[in-house]
Amino acid sequence: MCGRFSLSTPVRRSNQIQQLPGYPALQPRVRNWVGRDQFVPRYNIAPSTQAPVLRASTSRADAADTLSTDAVSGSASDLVLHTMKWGLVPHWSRSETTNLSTINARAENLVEGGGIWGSIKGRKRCIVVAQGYYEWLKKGKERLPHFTRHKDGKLMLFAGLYDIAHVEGRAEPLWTFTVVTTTAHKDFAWLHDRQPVILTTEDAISKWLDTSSQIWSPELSRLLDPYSDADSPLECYPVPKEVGKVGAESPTFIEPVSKRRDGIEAMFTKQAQSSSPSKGSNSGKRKRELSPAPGNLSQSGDIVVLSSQPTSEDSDVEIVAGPSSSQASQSKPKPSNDDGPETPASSQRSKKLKTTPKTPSSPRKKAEKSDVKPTPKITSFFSPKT
DNA sequence: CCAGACGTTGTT
DNA sequence: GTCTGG
DNA sequence: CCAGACGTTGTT
DNA sequence: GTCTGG
Repeated sequence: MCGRFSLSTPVRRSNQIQQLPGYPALQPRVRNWVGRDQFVPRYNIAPSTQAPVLRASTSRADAADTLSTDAVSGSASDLVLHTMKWGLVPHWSRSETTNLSTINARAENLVEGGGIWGSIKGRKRCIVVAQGYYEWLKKGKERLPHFTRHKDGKLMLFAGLYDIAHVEGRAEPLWTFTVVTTTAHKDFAWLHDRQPVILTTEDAISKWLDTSSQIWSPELSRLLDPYSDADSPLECYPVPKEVGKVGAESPTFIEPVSKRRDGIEAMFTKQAQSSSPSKGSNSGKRKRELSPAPGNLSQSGDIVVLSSQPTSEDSDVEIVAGPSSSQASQSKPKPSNDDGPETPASSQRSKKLKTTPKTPSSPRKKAEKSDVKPTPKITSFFSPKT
């Protein structure tokens, strides 16, 4: 994941986070918003800036909205929505500026063990709340920003780690976080070889946030496989280049860029009739030619959807041309989620990964029989902004 | 034992 | 904090 | 349409 | 001059 994501929906105590339709178990637990500066929509969240993070509540201090106490033992009973700085500074560091690049943490290195993550991964896990994330498609010398989000518009939840450091020159403890990345799903490899770890099920979220054991487990490793949730497809489309400018802000950053031709026309229109109130075709859905191959998907205007069903051997990519098709596809019957898709992860893992004998991707379906009901997908959780 | 590393992406 | 290299 | 680029190397 | 990006 490139270091950029968006949170265009203000997250507030009285808003989405605390009201989790479809996720009743979590709802009463989110009780605090620590920090006050995140109530403004931000479409261009860059490293070193503050961002919203969900973590397990760990101490009495949380109840007092104070940041002064170390989180020591997480219990899964309470969650806190927190503001932290993007770019993890380990608790044993005394300098806020490290040489290390810690905006991301590779899943492979978490699983492997040691290193900088070793002292953190068992104790300080969190979830980063976003509308979606940006990735720059390399096309020759160019870099075209693309935005990836849940197709249904719900907020996206990244697996993350955080830590609290007492650094020089700062009276208050420094809270920072990182976003875990993993191998990109096959259908998104045309864009980039990595993707953030995206959590969608109640089960995954609870497990990831539960740091009560203070210990890493193979179960956690399994949460880090490339994203593939039949019930929460992703979509991806080009967005304006201006998002690449740190500090720039515009709602258009998360909106698809039209085909160049259209964009130019719109520009002409704008130039020619700058005084005219006629607005460009914001909602006007135009037909466009469908790009046949993923190689062409980067063409402006195309929207790629990560579809669910890895049914057959070849393509499980669903290419959607434009919003109208996209909606058509949305209404198609949902596939059953019972068949756990093979995780393509195992073979794609980095060579460094000296995996412990891996369970051959046991389907999750019956993994937790003790659960009363099948793990609900929290698809309605975080509805799109209205 | 102790000093030193520990990380990721390739984005303005 | 925890592991590695010397 | 029009403003702006128009190039290569990069590895102690 | 001519191509590219917006």
